[in-house]
Amino acid sequence: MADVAKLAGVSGQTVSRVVNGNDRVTAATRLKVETAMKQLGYRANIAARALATGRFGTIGVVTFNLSAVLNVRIVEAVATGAQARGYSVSIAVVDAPTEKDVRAAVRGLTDRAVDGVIVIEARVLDTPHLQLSDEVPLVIADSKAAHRHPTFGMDEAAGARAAVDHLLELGHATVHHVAGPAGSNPAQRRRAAWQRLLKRAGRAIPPPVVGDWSPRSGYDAALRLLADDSVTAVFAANDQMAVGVLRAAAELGRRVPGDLSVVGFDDLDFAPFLTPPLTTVRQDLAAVGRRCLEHLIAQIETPAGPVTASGTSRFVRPELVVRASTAPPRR
Amino acid sequence: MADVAKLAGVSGQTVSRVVNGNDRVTAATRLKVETAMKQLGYRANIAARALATGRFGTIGVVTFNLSAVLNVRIVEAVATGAQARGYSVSIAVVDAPTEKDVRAAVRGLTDRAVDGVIVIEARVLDTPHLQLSDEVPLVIADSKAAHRHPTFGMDEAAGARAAVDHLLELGHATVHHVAGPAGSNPAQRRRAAWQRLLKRAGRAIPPPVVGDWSPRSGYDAALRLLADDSVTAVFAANDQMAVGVLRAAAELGRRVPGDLSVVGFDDLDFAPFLTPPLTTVRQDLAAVGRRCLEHLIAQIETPAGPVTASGTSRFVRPELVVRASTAPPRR
DNA sequence: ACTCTTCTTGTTTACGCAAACATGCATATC
DNA sequence: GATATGCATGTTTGCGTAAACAAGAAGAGT
Repeated sequence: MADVAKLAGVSGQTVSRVVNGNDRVTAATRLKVETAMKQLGYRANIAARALATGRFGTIGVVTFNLSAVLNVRIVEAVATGAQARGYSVSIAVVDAPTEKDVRAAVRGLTDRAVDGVIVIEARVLDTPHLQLSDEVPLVIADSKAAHRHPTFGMDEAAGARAAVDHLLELGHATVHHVAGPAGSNPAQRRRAAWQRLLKRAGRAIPPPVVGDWSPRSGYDAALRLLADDSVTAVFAANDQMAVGVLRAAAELGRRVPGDLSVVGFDDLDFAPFLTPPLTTVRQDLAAVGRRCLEHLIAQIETPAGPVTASGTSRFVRPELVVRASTAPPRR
Repeated sequence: MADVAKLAGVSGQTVSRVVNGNDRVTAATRLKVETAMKQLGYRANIAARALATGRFGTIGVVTFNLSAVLNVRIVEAVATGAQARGYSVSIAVVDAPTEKDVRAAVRGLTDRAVDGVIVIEARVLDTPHLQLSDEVPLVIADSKAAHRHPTFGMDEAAGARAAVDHLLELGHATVHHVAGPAGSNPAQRRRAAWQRLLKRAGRAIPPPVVGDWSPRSGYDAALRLLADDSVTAVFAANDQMAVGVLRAAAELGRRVPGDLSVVGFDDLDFAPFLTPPLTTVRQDLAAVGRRCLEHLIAQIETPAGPVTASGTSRFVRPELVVRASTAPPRR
């Protein structure tokens, strides 16, 4: 910076002003500085700036298990958006979804110099008003609203309702459920909504089978479920498990959708090309990511601005996509 | 830090020594300092440290399209490994796989304070010895070796060979190919290997159909391919497109594997649960990520150490997993 | 013509840490 | 017992930037 200042014949402070946008610099001096910068290939030192300002231009993202398609979509949306807003993104992958680990990850990130943190799916069910950071704004991407931090997510209940209603309207006596893992908020909420809807409709509530989101667990679950001949409709908590359900049905000689209707959740890109094409609930995770990011940046840039108590939480509505894996039950 | 020093009754420098591991500090003073740190909740300021040392403890990852499962696996391996080694990870998502954009992303990252960069799939085919950064070590995760930077990737040729050999050995007259997009190195190499193998075996080389990795493109490709009744074997460049191929076959009334054998590439977690379970080439992307990371960290920590010219490039061998989507052709 | 504003630019300083150098003390060596 | 050696600790300084304050110049108003 000193070199640039000397070459341009101005003070370092003026260079700083030019670099940081329009303080008040004459067009003439601005030009001088800019040409000097270009000539010297000047690039600001981020560490020095961070030291001087206390801001880092970085957003931290905490996530379990990046390989879950769901999470990746959010991360991608956050990364893209953050870049566009001039922030970089640091990611921390947490092994176990325990409060301790998440807290450690958040701490690692704040140690590490971030202006804000996004936690994808808190999963910590036992702490009603989890406070993960008090030094930096933090938002949570989750479908559970009861966090102390602002939360954005999917309206899982609406998604589950779309799926269950669809199956009931087709005439199925009841709907069986292959649930996601117990520790997951989305899984819990989908399951709870499914159960509530059946009860409200006065239908039998069969015990759900719990999987772990993987195709294999869906397959195993379906093998157990389909031992019962009366099962005509299955709502799987995600598309991956639905794939396993379809496979099990094929092996057991149950025609889909003739003998068995299957609904998934997510609308992954392969869903339309399964055999049969999968009826599923499409969720726009990128929208969730974008909302989290916007909110976080707002909090970062106007510290006292968005007075977001635990109330601020909005949920994106998913949408049922009907394909060929559902039909009225055989009589 | 000053507060800690005062409380512990030592100089700031001694605190610094304690923080940065074992310079030479008496156990007694170390203890004093540590208790003072704990008492005050001291946490080092990364920006200040970076300013003083010129090192950041951060690794940058440049990737196209995070939603490609392939890339995510590498990112995840890098993130996990980096965390374990005390580094944080910054990701930059690049829209278009052009040299300009990649260069900009790398620059953004180095501006941003990283000690090294990993670029996932360079894709820039027109520059034979692409030099992306001269200020910071950079390694590339790609299956093309001709980069100026150290490169780690999959042995695509071996994977393609396993697939094609398998189909030929089953007795198919030739193998059709649904290729990945032209700009992708893995796609190019799989395709080239496929072609080379057919030629070597003296078989007809049908024109490949090019997709974009998506299930839909695989579906479209297969519709075209299967218009020809004589097609008995298809090698799809990834599992997603293979899903589309399976779907098209089902719609056209071609039984798999009776009428048509299909091989994929990747072994995604749903592959065993497709109808029929997909024969595919399993690749261990996490291993690629780990190798990249190790090499990068070695370069960072011993600047003159690994004298990695363009020669250093190692490729992980993929492995054929035979399932139920392949069989000898009907006669 | 004079003061009062307003606007641009310069000067000083602090951000928090670690590198380099300096010091003092204890132990080893003859 | 005097000098040399090594080790633990302290002091000084600089990393590159922006904030806070200061100063000078130009224009507005009376």
